[in-house]
Amino acid sequence: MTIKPKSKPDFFDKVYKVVEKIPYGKVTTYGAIAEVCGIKSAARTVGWAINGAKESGLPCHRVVNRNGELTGKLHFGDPNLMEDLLRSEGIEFTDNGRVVMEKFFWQPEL
DNA sequence: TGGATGACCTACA
DNA sequence: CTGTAGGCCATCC
Repeated sequence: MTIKPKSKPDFFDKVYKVVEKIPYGKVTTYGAIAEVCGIKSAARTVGWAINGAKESGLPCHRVVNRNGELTGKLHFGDPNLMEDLLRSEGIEFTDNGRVVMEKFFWQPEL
């Protein structure tokens, strides 16, 4: 554990809540989460927060980057897990290996 | 207080 | 498409 979000889960708390609200078969982006949290430019910090969220049992596999790419797939332990989970939820991928944001993008809200 | 890290974003060549 | 560069923010030491 290189992180201990136990002292001030200030920012984390919001991220956890948003990620937890992601509906089945939908995906959101780091920037969108950061934006809802009130800090649109803290997309990086969101990813960092989710880094700890993955061990919290959150559907972090529904979080992708602005391009719809599964940037954090490598952090799931298995690179195929993330894509597999999304496909299992009915999410489609393009030839570029990206999620079809146009249809599966979900706008997070508190 | 400041440097280092991080699953990002945007812009440009 | 790839690489480089800057920025933006939270947390840790």
